[in-house]
Amino acid sequence: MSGPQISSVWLREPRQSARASGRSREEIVRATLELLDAEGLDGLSMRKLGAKLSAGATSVYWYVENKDELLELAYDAIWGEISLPVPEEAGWRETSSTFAHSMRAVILAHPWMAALLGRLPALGPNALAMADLMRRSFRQAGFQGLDIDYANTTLTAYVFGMVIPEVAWQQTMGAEEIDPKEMRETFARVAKDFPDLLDRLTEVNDLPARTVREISFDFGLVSVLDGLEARLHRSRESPFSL
Amino acid sequence: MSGPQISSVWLREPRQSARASGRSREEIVRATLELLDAEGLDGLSMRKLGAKLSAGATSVYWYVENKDELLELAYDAIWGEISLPVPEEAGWRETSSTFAHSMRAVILAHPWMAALLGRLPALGPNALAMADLMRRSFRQAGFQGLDIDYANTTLTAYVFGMVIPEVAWQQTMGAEEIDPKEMRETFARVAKDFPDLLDRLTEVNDLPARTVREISFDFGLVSVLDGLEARLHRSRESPFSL
DNA sequence: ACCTGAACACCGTTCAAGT
DNA sequence: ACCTGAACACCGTTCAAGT
Repeated sequence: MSGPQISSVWLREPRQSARASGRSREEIVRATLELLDAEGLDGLSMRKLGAKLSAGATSVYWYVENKDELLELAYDAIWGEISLPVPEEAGWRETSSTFAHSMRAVILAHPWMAALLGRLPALGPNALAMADLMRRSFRQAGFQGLDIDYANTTLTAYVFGMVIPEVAWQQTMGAEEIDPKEMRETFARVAKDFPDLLDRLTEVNDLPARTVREISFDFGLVSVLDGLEARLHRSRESPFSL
Repeated sequence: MSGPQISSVWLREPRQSARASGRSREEIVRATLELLDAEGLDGLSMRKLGAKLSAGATSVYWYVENKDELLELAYDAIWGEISLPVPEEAGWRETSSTFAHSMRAVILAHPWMAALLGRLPALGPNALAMADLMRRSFRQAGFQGLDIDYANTTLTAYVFGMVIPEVAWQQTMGAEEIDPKEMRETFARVAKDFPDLLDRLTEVNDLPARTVREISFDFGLVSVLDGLEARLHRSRESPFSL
C-alpha cells in the first residue's frame, strides 16, 4: 500500500487536533521567520525557536517531524510574498519578467532562502500556485506538452542561479565595509596570469556594484526570454519538428 | 594599508615552510575529497578528516584557517576536472555547450558541490582558468566590454540553477527506491486545485526521469545560447545602442 | 614548524515521563 | 493532546602545551 515517499510536510496530515489547544502552525512559522530574518539560516536552531515560543527546547517536534519540515513551511511562506499578474492579460513575457524580478527581490530580502533554493521540495500551496500560474502563462504563450515545463524550468533555473551568488556577495560585502579599490588590487594580484580576466578590471568603470548586478540580471533575463521566444517561433513554423 | 578583505584561502600565503616537514596541501585536499565523495558534505568534519590523516582532531587548523577554506580547496580541485576546447577553434557556441554539459556532469558526479555553488569565492587557479577561457570565448563571439561578463554570468547561472535541483532530486531518489506510480498519485492529491499542474502528469508519458532531465537541460541551454546570439546580432547592427 | 588534547559553546534528535 | 528535560552523539573552533 505505501512504499517510501518523498518526505515533505505537505504530504502528511498536520498532527493537530481540530480544537487546537496548543500552538498553531502559523504561530510557529511566524517565529521561525523572525529568527531566520534576524539571524540567518545558521541562527535558527530548534532550541532557540523553542525559547522564542516560550516552550521547551524540543517542543516543536510535536508539530514537525524534523528541522527540514520547519524550513519547508518557512520556504513556502516566503513564496507567498510574490505577486504575479494575470498571464492572460499581461502576456507571457511580462509575466515571466515580473516573476523573475519579484522572485529576486524576495530572496534578496530573505537571504536565508538562497541556501534552500532547489534543495527543498516545493510542494506548499504558494509554490504550487506559482508553478500553476507560470504553466498557464507558458501554455498561453504557445508552448505545448513538456515544453511548457522546460520553459518554466529554464526561467526558474536562471533566476536561482543568478540570485544565489548575489546573496553570497551581498553577505560578504555587508559583513564589513570592504574597500573596493583594495579589492581590485587583490584581484589583480590573484588573476595576474589571466589576461582576459584582468581586462574586466578596466571595464568595470565605476558603476556601483548594485547597479551592475541589476543590469546583469536584466541582460540575462532578456536573453533567456529571447531564447524561449525564438523556440516558440520555430515550433510554430513546424509544430511536429521534435 | 589593509582594511578588511574578502576572506579566501587563495588570498593569503600558505603557512607552509619551504622544506615541508608536515602534510602537503595535496594530501589534505585528497583526503577531503575522499571524505566528501564518500559521505557527502555533512559527512565531512574536521575530526573525521584529522582521523583520516592519522592526526589529531584539530591538526588541520594549522594548514587552514577554518572549514570554509578547506571547502574552497576542494571546490577548486573539482573544477580542475572540467576540460574545455580552445574557443578560437571550437567557436563560442560549442565552447559554451561543452562548458555547460561538462560542468553539469562534474557536479552530478560530486553532489556535495551543489551546496557550494555560488556560495564560496571562486578564486582558485582552476576556477580562474575557466573564467578566463570563457571570457575569451565570449569576446571572440563578438561581445564587448561588460557584455562579455554578462554573457558568461548568464550561462553559468543557468547551469547552476539547473543542476542544484537535479542533485537534490538525485539524492532523494537515490536514498530509497521510490515508486513512480505512487509518487504520481501523491502529487495528484497535493495539486488537486491546480489544473495546469495536473496536466503535467498526463504529459510526462513514460520517459525515464533521467532522460527527461537531459532533454530539459538541453532545451534550456539552447534557449540561453539562442538568446545570447540574438543579442549579438542586435548589437552588431547598432554597436552603440546601449 | 608542526601537532595534540582538553575545553567551550553549541548542534539535531530520541524518548521516557509528565499533565 | 501537548509539553518537558535529560541524554546521545555529534559539531567548529580556540588555545595552552608539547616536541
